[in-house]
Order: sequence, then structure tokens, then C-alpha cells
Amino acid sequence: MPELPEVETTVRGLATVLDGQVIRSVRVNRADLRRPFPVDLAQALTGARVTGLSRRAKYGLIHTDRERTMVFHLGMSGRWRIDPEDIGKHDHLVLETGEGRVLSLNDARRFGSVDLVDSDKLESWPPFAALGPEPLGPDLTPKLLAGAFKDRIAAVKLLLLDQRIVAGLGNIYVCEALYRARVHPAREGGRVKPAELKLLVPAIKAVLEESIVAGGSTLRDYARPDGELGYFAKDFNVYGREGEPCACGGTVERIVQGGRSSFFCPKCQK
DNA sequence: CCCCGGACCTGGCGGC
DNA sequence: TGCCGCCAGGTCCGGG
Repeated sequence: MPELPEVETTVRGLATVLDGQVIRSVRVNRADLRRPFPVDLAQALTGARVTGLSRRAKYGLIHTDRERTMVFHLGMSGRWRIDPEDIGKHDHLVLETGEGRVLSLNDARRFGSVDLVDSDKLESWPPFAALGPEPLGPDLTPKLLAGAFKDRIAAVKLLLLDQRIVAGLGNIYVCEALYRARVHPAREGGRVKPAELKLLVPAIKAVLEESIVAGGSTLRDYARPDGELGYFAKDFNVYGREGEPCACGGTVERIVQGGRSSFFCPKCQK
């Protein structure tokens, strides 16, 4: 579920309820996801004021006035719920604001994470230090990809999923971006031509931006009770469409790369 | 450094 | 209805 656009949409939705607010209470129902929660999580957040929210790659950041930032990752199944009607067994962390709004971090598969990081050390926090540039920022250029792909025999699909090269892409949007750029997902990285990289970079930015806009358009739903952040319906050109027709008349195929499904049109993508 | 496969965890869905 | 295998939007680690 959560790739960059979903995390971005989640952060924006959380901000409407959290930004500037004091966290009145913190309830930890299960203190570990991928790794244990910080032992002092509740103590550190209770009474803190949220000074802003942001995103880095697929991580959401909740900044506080205590020089510490709560960093969350949604893994495969994580989502934030706003004012949920009930708290279930997968609602692992529940925050209440000074205004009485309730925010619940729900993650059935528990691949997500919650960390507290000193706000002035975010850049050097190990998970962040290893990340490549933001795909929507100025640093993702055809030249950057050319450098990262040079002499690599790994499939371009897998290289684009490598967060050290570009930070924030996931399975869905890599499939969609490669489709738009007409590049076959199994092509060796080092064999993607400069002209194709010039198509691929704007394709990546476009699929992400369009999805953020689509997510934003559903944001108003999140203001309702039981709104769930992190999920919005989109229609994809190839993702999840094995066997369905491509606009070109071809048929979408599925292959497995790195243990994960890749969808593509063999007629469009070479 | 690179490449690959498997592990982590739970739930939903389709087939029999 | 029940059981079983397959699938799922992401990292992370270890062996070659």
C-alpha cells in the first residue's frame, strides 16, 4: 500500500489534525512492529507540541518542540486512522490531541516502524544516511541514473527499487514509470540508453505527482470520523493488470523479479 | 561493492 | 463451510 505518494498523502492528512497541537495522551497497545518502539516513546511524546510534519522517502516525520522527531514507516500494511470508531488489535499506537482528536497507527503485518530521532541528527540517522535523493526533488536527473546504472547487470526494475539510488519508489510506481518510459523491467541497468533515461526521469516524477494529486483529492474524506490515511484508489496502466489489454492492443504480462511481481506490456516495453 | 534469495508477519482471496 | 496455497504497496541480512 504505502509508497511515496501514500506516505505524502498520509502526512498531509495527519498535519490537518496534528500540526501545532499538543499530544495529550499516548497509548501503546503493542510496543513492537519491525523493531521495538523506543522505550520512552510515550513519555517523550506526552505533552509535546507538534511543530510540523514532513516526509523523507517512505518515512513520515512528526516534529516536536522537544528536539525529537517521531519517524514512522508504514511497511506494507501500515496506515493512520483519524478518529476511529473503535480500536482494534492492529491499532498499535494511539495518540490523542489537545483538541480531543484521536490518531491511530494501524499495521496488520507489522512491517512498519516507529522511532524517535534527535531532530538535529536526522540526516545522520542510519536509515536516512543511506538514502538516495528524493525522486521529486532536483537531484533526480537522467545523469544521476546514468551514473547509478553504469555497468550494472541488475534489472532496471530492481535498481529503481533500491532506496540508495532513488529514495521513495516502490513496486507499483516503478512498474508504472517503466511502462510510461517504454522500458522493459528486466533490462539490465547498464543497458538503458541515455535517451530512455531522459524519458524515465519525467515518467517517475509524473506518476508520483499524479498519485499525490489523486490522494489529495480524497483527503477531505480523512477529515470524517473513521477516516483512514494511506489508501486511495487509483487506476494503473499495468500494475495488477496481468492478462488485461494494454492501450496498444498488447496484453499485460507479469514476471517475478526479486521475489516480487512486475507488470509490463511486452509490446510497448523493450 | 554487487547480486540474489530468504526472512520477517498477518490477512484476504480463489480453488477444491 | 473448511482447509490450503498463493498473494500482498517494504526493508534487512547473510552467503556467494
